[in-house]
Amino acid sequence: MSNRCESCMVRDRALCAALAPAELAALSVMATRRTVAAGEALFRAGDEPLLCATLQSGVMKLSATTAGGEEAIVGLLFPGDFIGRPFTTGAAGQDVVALTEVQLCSFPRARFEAALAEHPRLEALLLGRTLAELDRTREWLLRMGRASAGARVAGFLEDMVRRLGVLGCTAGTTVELPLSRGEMAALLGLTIETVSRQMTRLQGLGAIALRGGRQLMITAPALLAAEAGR
Amino acid sequence: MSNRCESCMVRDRALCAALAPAELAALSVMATRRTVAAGEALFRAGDEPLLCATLQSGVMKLSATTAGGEEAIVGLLFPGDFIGRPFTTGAAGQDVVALTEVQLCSFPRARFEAALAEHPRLEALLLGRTLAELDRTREWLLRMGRASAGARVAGFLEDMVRRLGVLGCTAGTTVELPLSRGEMAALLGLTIETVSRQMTRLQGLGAIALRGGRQLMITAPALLAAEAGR
DNA sequence: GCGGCAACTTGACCGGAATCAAAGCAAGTG
DNA sequence: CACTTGCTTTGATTCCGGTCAAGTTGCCGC
Repeated sequence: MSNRCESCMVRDRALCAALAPAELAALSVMATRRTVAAGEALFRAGDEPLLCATLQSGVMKLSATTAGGEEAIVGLLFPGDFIGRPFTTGAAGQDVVALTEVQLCSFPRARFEAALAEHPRLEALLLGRTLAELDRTREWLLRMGRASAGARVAGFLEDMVRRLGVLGCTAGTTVELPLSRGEMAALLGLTIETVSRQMTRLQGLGAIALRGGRQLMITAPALLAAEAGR
Repeated sequence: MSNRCESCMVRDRALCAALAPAELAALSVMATRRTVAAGEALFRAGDEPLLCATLQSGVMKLSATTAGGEEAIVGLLFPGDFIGRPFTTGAAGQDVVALTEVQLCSFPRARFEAALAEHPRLEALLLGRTLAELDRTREWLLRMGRASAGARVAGFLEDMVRRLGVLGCTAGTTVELPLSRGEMAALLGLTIETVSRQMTRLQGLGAIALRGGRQLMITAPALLAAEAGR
């Protein structure tokens, strides 16, 4: 079992990264690998999420439905991120949906909670991670509150490249966007049309190059950063 | 020491609410009561916060400074809320500032971390609380992304009355707003002028009554809820 | 190759919130 | 009391992004 973890592709980034071999073994025995196809939901808002997981590959979205009925995306999950709400009962507030095909390393919630109780170090790590996520969400809140449409889109693209690209946001980096224009709009609090216009504007400025809607290349990182307002 | 906790005004709401007497005693010995005057900061962005605390009375804000130089408020803290970032080193991203005079029950961070390690139950409670806070922040993100100025202001007033008023948001409830118009604007991602206009509009509709800028009375909760878009 | 459908792009127009500018108003000071 | 100071309200104007309405592109099965 343990060697399964050692070959894990998010071995260095995930919650389990800092665990001692013994702790890793304890987790490993209750882990199940699982694949979710693009577009499929892992949880739905209103369900009680009965498992916890680490995202191993792919990208997921956290999406809620507004009073008006449109989708709003309140967060994205990348490889290494933790999914689930230990010690929290009741219905989830958002859907957790795969944007690409994803692979998960999942644990029954009750057993994961028991493991947390038994390994305070694991719990401390998860707490630290959750606090970091809270900070990131608040930073996002900052951007959503005040930034212009152009800054939102540019900032989103920067984030995306930083998290998906191997080298970070440098000239020449190319990534495949895991979100449609509609999903970008739902994430950024804009309309599809505005997102599209801003993308073509950034392309016109020479900051990015697009091929076929989802293939994105960064041509001028500094320009993109300036557009993002930083 | 223990009896000091038992007379605590947030005994039923704070993190320590669910602790056993022994655990409570362990925390109690390292606790310091502290008062912060309105307008004073507990932490500043860039400092490393070296203490953890429970807010006992008053209201605080979490505020960051945008690239443009204006203040942006990313969260509010009410009695019973936890302050601090155990297991997270490095500079804080936001200022933590008292809006009213506040009373805190504070712990040196290192000792609080030790207590968490020793009492997994306490740690589990804090984790649950942090996850809940994350959910609340995401909900706020939802509102900030899409809602109109009127809906933001109405929703804010509802939240405020619900958390400050004794009975929740019912007709006749009166509260003193702990934020200036400028702070409301910084929280809601609007300008002072727009906040002011929306307040007078809500008053014109008969949803609220204002006296002297900060005294707020709810006259029609249902109308206010409708304006908030829910 | 060709249709057909969904996603994306582009354009014209409109409305809500920002911006700019001036008053009100309350509290403190000499 | 006159005067300052800071906060709030109100008004006039501007502009960004939403809305409505066509196109255009790309991709699938056939």
